[in-house]
Amino acid sequence: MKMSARDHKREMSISEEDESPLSGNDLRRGPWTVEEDLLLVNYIAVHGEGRWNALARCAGLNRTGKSCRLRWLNYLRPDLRRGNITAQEQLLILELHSRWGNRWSKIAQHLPGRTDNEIKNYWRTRVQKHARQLNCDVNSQQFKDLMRYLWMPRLLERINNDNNNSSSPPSSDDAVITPPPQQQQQDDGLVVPVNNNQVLEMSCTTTETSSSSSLSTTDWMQQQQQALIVSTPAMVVSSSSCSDTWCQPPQMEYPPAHQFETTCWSSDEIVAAGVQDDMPDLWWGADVDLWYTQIMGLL
DNA sequence: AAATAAATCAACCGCCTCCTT
DNA sequence: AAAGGAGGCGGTTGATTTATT
Repeated sequence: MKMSARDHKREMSISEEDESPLSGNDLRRGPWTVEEDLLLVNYIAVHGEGRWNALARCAGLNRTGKSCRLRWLNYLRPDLRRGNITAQEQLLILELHSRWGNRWSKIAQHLPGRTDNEIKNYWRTRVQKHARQLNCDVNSQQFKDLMRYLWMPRLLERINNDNNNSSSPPSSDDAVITPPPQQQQQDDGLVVPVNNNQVLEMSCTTTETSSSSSLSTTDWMQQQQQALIVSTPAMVVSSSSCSDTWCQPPQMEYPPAHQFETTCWSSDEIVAAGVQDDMPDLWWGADVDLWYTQIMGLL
C-alpha cells in the first residue's frame, strides 16, 4: 500500500506514542497506522464487511466498530475515487444539493467512488467559502440563483467544450475506477450505480441492467449529466442520445430567477457586457473571484 | 527562511433509526 | 411492547499541509 509523506509522518508519530500506549482496555483513537489498515483490509478480504464491533474484535483491532467502519468506507475500500473533484462531479454535487440539501450520503450515492465525508468537506471548504466571500448566506436565494443560473450553466458549457475538444482518453484527473457494473433506476429519476456487494443485497429490486456494463465512471458521469441538465436554462443539450432504458431525465423545475433579468448568460452575452469570458480552470480557484465578482457586478 | 494564515481532510461525536431479542 | 445494540448520518474538530507575507 502506497504511503504518502503525510501518512509516513503520522505513522512515525504514532509509533512514538506507542511507547506510552493507552492503558488497559482503552480503545485506540486518532490516526490509523499502516498495521491497523492491513489488519482491517485483510480481515474484510476474507470475511467481508459488516458487524463492525465484532469485526474489530476478531480482526485484532483495538478500535471501535464505528472507527473501523469509517476507516474502511472513507479510506480503504478499493473502489474509492481519488483526486480532485472533477467538473462533472461539481455539477452533480451542486444539482443534487439543491434538491436534497445536506443529505451527503444520498448525494454520494450518485458519485461513484466518492464518500459522503469527501463531498461534505468539499461543500464546506469550497462552496461555503465562496458564499462567505460574496457576503451572502449559502442558503440564500441569491446564492442559489448564482449557482443555478451562472455557475452551473458555465460549468456545463465547459464540460461540453472539453468533451468536444478531446476525443482522447481520460486524463489522470479523470481516472477510471472500477466501473459500476449495474445501474438502478430510482424513484427520483436518477440512476444509481450498484457495486458488487449491493448487487447481492439488492438484486431483488434491480429492475434494469444496462448494456453498458463496462461503463467507465467518466461515461457514467456524462450520461448522468445529460439526465440532469436537459432543462438547464440556455443550455442546448439534447437527451435524445440517451438510452431510454436508464437515462430518463427528471422533470426539474428551475425556480424563476427573481433577481436576474435573464436566466442565464451565454458566453457572447458575457463578452458583450465587457466581462472577460475566461472562466478559470479550477472554477473554485482563487482567480475565479475576479471572474464572478465581475459577473455579480452585472446583476 | 521564518512566521503566520488559510485550506484541507481524516476522524470523532452525538443523535437517530432500525433491527434483534 | 420495550430495551439494547449496531449501524448510519450530519456536524464538528484538530492535525497537517499549503499558501502568503
